[in-house]
Amino acid sequence: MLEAKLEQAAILKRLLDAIKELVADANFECTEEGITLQAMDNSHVALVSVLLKEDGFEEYRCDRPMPLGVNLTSLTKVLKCAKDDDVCTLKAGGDGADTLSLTYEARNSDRIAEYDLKLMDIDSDKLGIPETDYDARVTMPSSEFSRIVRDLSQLGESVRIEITKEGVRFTSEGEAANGSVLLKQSEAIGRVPKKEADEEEEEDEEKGDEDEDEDEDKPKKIKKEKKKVKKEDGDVEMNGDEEDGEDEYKGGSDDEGEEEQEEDESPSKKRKRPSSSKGKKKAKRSKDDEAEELPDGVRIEMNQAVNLTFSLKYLVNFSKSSSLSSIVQLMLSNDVPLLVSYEFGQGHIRYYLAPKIGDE
Amino acid sequence: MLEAKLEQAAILKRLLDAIKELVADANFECTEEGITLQAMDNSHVALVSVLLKEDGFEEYRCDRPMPLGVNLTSLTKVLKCAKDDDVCTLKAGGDGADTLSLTYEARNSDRIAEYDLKLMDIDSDKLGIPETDYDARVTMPSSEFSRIVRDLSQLGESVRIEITKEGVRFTSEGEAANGSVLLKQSEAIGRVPKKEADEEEEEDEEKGDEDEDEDEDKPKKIKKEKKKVKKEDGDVEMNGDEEDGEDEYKGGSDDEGEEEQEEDESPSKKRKRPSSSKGKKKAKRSKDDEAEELPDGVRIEMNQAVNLTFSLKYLVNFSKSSSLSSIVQLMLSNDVPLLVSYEFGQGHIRYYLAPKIGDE
DNA sequence: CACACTTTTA
DNA sequence: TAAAAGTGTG
Repeated sequence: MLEAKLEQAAILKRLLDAIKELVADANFECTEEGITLQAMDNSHVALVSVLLKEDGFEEYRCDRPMPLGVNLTSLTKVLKCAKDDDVCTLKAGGDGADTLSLTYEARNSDRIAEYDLKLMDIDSDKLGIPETDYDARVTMPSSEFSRIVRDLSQLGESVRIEITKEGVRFTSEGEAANGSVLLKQSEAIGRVPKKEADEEEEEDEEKGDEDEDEDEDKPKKIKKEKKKVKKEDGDVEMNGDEEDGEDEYKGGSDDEGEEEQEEDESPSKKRKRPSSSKGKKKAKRSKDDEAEELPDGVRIEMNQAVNLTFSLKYLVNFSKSSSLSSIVQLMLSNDVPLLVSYEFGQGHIRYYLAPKIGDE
Repeated sequence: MLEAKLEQAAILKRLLDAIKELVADANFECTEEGITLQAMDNSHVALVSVLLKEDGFEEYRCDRPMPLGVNLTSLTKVLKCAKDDDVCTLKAGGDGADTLSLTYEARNSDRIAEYDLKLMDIDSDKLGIPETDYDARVTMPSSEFSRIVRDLSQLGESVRIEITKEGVRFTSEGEAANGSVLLKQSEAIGRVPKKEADEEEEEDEEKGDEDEDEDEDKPKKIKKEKKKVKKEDGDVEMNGDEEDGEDEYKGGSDDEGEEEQEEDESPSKKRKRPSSSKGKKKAKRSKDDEAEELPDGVRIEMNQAVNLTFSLKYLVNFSKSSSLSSIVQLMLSNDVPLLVSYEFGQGHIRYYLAPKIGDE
C-alpha cells in the first residue's frame, strides 16, 4: 500500500514534462524511502534517474516495495488535469487494484478530482549506476545550460564540452556555421571540489582542496552533487555503493548495473538545500556555496581536463528539467557518461549520456 | 431594413469564434426584438441558439422580420478585420441588396472600415425548443467547466454527469485512465429552485413572459436560467406557446415533432428574457443571486438526482463560449437534452445536446 | 478544415 | 502563472 501526498502537483507535472518524450513506459519504484524511477530512453542511449524522497512529501507511507509500471504519456495526460497548486495524493497497492490513483484537491477543497491510471508490467532492467568520481563538475544556472544547448543544436548535431583551466567550452560545428560558448568560473575557476558543498562542514575532500582553485585533483573525486560536500569522510567519494551486482549503466548501450550510486551523497539530501537553499543557504554559505547559490554564477571544479562530445539532441531534451531547478550540475570524466543533474526540494532528476566516440 | 449598432465588435467576434466550427451556414433572424440564430451543428447532433436582444444594441432598428443567411466562416473572416473595441454597425435589407454590411468605426473615428458580406438562402428548419423544467441546474465559472471537459476529453470520449446531494460529479472512463471531478456546492448544496429565481415575482410563462423575468413558471421547475426559480407553484409551466407547429429539438436525431413533453415550457420563447435578466436582475437579486454573481462559486440546484452521459467533443466545443461570460449554467433532466447556457449583457448563447443512451 | 503545439502577452 | 493568438501538422 502506497499513499503519498504532495503539496504541489506542479512538481510531478514538471517531472513528467521533462521525461515523457525520453521514455515511454517506466516503473516508479516505491519503497519506504521514497519513489525512484530509472529508465533508458526510447533509443537506449541515455538513462534517466528520478528520486522523490520520502521526506519531500507532506505525507508518505509505503508498506512494502512496489514497482508501479506506468505509461508516461498516459500519466502526463492525467497530470495535466491537475492545477499546479492542487494537493496531489498518489495511492496504489490497495488490495488487488492494479491502478495508480491520483487525487487532486483544490486548496479550498470545493473541487476534488480523482483519476485512476491503469498500471502495466514493465520489466525494468534495473540498472546500477556506477558511482563515479568525476574529473570535473560544472554548476551553472539551468537556464544558461538550456540556452547553450538550444543555441548550438541549431548549428550542429553534437557538442564538444571541454573543461580546462580556462573554463568550460561548448563547441558545435555545423555545415553553415560553427559556434562556441566559453563559460568562465564566476569567481576563481577551478576550485577543486573540496568541501564546497554547502554549508555543512566541509570536510571533504580531503583537505583542502582547498578549494578554490586548486583543482587539485586527486583528492577528491568529484562525486555527484552534494556529495561533494560531504566527502569528508572518506574520500572516496564513491558513494557508490551499490553498484555491485547489477548491471551498470555504462553509457552507450549500457545497462549495467545498479547503481547505487548515489550513495553517499545522497545528493538530494543536501541538494535540496542548494536548490532550495537558495534562500537559506545563502546566508551561511561560504564562498563556495555562494556559487551554488548564486543565481547566475558558474562554478567549475576540475581535477583533470576533460574533452568529450555529446549528442545535442539529448542535451536539449535533458534541459527540459530547467523548470525543476534553477541550477544544473554537469559531471564529467573522460570516456565516461556525462551526468546532468537537477536537484529540487523533493528529490532530483539525473540524466546520463555516453559520449560520442571518434567522429560519430 | 435592418440597422444595428453594437458598441463592441468583440461580442460578435467571440460569438462567431464560439460557433463557427459547429455550424457552417446559418440564418440570423432579425426582428424588431433583436437578432436570433438557431441551428443544428454540422453533424445534426447539437443545437445552438443565439440571442442578441434589441436593447443590447446601442441603436437598433428592424422594420420587418428578415432572415440573413450567412456563411459563418466568411463572417468570421470579416469580423477578424474589426478591432475588439470598434463600434460595429450591421446593415441589411436595403433596397435589393443581398448583402450584409458591417461597418467598423474606431472609437476616435479616425478609421472607418466597411465590409459587405454576400448573403445566401438557407432553409432553416426552425426548430421549436421545448421549454423544459429541468431537474437540476448547475451554475459555475465557465473557466472551470472548460477545464473539466478539456481535461476529461483527454481520457475518454464521453462524460457522465451526475448530480446528487453530494454535488456534481463529472466522470470519464478511458483506456489508459479513468477520471472523476467532484464539485461541491460552494455554500449550501441542493437548494431547490424555488423561487429563488430572481427577484421578481414569478408569474410565469404565459403571461409573464412578458419580459423580464417573470418567467417563472409557477411552480418551479427549473426553467432556464432565471426561471429556475419558479418552481413553486404549479408545475406546469409551459410557456410554450409558440412552438406549436414547428418541430422541436428533441436531441438526438430528433425531430419528432413537437413534443410536448415539455409541455410546459415553451422553450424558446421565454427564453430570452431570462437570459438577459441577468443584468437587471442582479440588482434585485436576493441571496440566490449572489451565487450567481460569485466569481468562483458553484451553485447546484436540484429537484431530483440526475445521471446522464454526453459526448465530450461537443461539450468542449460549447466551452469555447467562455469568452462571452465568466459563468455558465448547465440545466439537466434525465433523458432530456442538456442545456448549456452562457448569458452576457447583450443576450445569450445556448447549446442543447442529447444524452447518450445506453453505452453508445 | 481541424487539432495540437508553441510562443507571446497580460 | 494563466490566457490568447499564431503557426504548423495531420
